Amino acid sequence: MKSNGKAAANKKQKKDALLNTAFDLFTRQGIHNTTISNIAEKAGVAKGTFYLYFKDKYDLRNRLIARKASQVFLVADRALQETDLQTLEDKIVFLADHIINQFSRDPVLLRFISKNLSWGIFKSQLMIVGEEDDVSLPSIIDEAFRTSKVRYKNPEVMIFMIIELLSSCSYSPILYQDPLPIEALKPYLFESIRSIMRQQEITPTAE
Amino acid sequence: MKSNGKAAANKKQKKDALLNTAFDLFTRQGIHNTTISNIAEKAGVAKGTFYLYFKDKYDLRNRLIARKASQVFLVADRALQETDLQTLEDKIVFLADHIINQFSRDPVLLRFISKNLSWGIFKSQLMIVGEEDDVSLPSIIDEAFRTSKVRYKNPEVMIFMIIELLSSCSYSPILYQDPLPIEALKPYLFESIRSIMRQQEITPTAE
Amino acid sequence: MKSNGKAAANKKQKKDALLNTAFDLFTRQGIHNTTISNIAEKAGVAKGTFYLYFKDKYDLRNRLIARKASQVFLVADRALQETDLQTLEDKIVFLADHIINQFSRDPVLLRFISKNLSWGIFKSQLMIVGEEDDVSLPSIIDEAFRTSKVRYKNPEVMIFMIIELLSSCSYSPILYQDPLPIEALKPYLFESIRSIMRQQEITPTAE
Amino acid sequence: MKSNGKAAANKKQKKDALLNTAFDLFTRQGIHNTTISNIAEKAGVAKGTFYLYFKDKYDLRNRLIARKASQVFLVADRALQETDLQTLEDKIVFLADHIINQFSRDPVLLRFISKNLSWGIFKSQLMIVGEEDDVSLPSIIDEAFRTSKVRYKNPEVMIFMIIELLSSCSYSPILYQDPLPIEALKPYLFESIRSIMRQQEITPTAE
DNA sequence: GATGAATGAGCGTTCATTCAT
DNA sequence: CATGAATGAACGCTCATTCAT
Repeated sequence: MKSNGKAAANKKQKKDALLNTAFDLFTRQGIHNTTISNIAEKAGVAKGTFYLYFKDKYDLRNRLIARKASQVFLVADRALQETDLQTLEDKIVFLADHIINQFSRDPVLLRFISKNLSWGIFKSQLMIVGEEDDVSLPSIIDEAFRTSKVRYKNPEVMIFMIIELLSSCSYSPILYQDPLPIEALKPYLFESIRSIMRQQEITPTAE
Repeated sequence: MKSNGKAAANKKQKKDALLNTAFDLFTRQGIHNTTISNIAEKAGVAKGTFYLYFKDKYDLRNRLIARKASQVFLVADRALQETDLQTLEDKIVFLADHIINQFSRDPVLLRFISKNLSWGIFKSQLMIVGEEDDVSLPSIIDEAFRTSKVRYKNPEVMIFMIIELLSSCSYSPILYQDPLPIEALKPYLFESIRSIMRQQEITPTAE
Repeated sequence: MKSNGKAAANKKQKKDALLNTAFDLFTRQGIHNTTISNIAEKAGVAKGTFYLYFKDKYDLRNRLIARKASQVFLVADRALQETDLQTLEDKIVFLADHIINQFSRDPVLLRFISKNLSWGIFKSQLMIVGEEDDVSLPSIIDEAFRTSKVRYKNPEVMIFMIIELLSSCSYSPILYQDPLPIEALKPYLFESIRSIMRQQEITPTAE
Repeated sequence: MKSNGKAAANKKQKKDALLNTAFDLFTRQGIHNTTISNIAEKAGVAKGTFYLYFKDKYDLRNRLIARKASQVFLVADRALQETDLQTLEDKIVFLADHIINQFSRDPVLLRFISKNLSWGIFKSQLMIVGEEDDVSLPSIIDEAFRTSKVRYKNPEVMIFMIIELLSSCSYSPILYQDPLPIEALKPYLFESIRSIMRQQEITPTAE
């Protein structure tokens, strides 16, 4: 019943080819202008093969969003591990900066994620543990809050606001330098993030 | 070149019927599941007639976004005129609150505008003067900044950040009460808006 | 709102072209081997036009069965009017003979109707009054029983049995002369029909 | 050339699984809505395995019809052996009754056989000797006519007419009780069968 | 201006069949 | 013998767009 290694590797390869090709086409010409024929043809497989791996175009898109979004966070977190930042505020600003930089270098990725990543998808993504990744988003975030000296009233709301601010304010500055280039916006953005976090601090009662 | 009043009124009526019907269908079943036939039929005109007023479905959509978005701002501004708030900070928070309330009462409108209104469309919307409205968005905003005692470094950036924060943080709380209901989020949101504004204040140099 | 005569005639013509072409293809290569493309192409209209007149292939087929089956009965009845047969038994045998002869001359029609006409369809066909025909099946049958001197216990059951016997016993003899040619079968068949009718006679009680 | 018993049993088992599963699916969802994948999957074999046993879906169907139809006759005949009916007329009415009862208890079987069994298939079925059955249809029929005291003009035509009458008149009454329930139809049906037989009797010339 | 019948390219999807393993 | 991943031709159907009326 167990397929041999060769066949399994072949399958994974085909699936990856479809995912990568689809990402390329989705970002270059939009999801609605991309047909399954396009994807299959460019991926070098038959149209029918597409349906062996995905239910339809939107099934593929959802898997793509989850995969790409989690990669961005994991890369930023890996960089964070190399630093010796202490406070959660500094850590989060570092992550924000790193993510913005990733998007600046890869505007296509920004466009794809911004258009598709909603808080709903983000939350469901937070919950699942990646198929083969050793480190998962939930564990990263848990760890960060657990080791923080400062406590926060409502961590989830805090993260929600920061993510929304970050993603909505990055889009136009990175892609169009409008109303100003992202580098010029960063100081304001980071200051706003810090301000959001301070609102949520629990001031320890003096004894 | 000017048609007589009766014919012109007839035309306007047909166009409005198409716009209203399209909004209804777009919000109820999505743009991609709405066909031009659907719109024309429900609007009570022939399919060919659609093309006398709009280039295609997306032309219609863009006009709809502009119309709906500007209405929301104008309604909020009209309410603002009834108050005697003094500072720009208070005025903007009032507008934000009013707009959120409009969206809370009309989630369908929120859904439509959020999914479609980008900073790019907003700016091009800011520029044009409404077809028949006496008061336009640009004049409202100009007026507000002119009468403010406090000066701001970069008003456009400030507005950009506020609008992005507002629209991105309203969506999920209003529609899904997630991660918390909009009323519970409001204090944090308004505080963040004020914080963004204070960042941008130009402190007058003492002489 | 009312279309002019020319356009209406044009529509009827298109619909008829589709029906005739479909009958031709259905009988020559089977329904399941006939595609909508085939029909449209051979009828000289675009594929999309098909869907202006029929929901799908089976919608067309059902209309075709009703039309063809009722034509066979009406033709036979018209011939019956030319005779001066008196008893219902003689009339029904005459109709059976005439219908068999029609099928003998047009085996393709036999094949189509036999494969598709069920008692259910026959009954629903009996009920409806033809779109433009002055004489309808129900009225023919009603008339025949009303003018009969002999009464029958259950006319519907009688007709059911006769129709089933007739259609099932004609098929193979007409198409394949198997187990014997239809002409050789006729005596037995007609005798069986008469026998079925006599079973159902209501013997008037002697006074 | 003969494979060993174990392997042969295994093969037979797979083939039977395919036949049984196909019958189930054909009758439940129609032949045209049943795919080879469906059959193979539900039978617990791989898709490719199907082609080791059958040419295609229609090959399988034909074998199924023959198998099912002959079973019905053989079961009825076995019951007949338990009786001591003397005349062929009584015997044939008994068989007809028994077959109707089988169909009444298993309408799914009726539906399958009625839709698919033609005189052509019946005759070719009559000819072949069942793969493993000791008693075959031809021998049963031969035996019945040989032991009959009454002679018939054309036994094949007689059987043809009886079978056609029986199968065409059973369908709707059993499945839909329309135009009347099968039990109510039986007297008329059996009387018609007897009438058909009497037509065909060869009256011995008195000497 | 207004109509709506006609178009036909193009879509997503299915599935019988093959063949390397 | 048995498998099941891969194929790709072929299907039904949609719908934006045109244009004769």
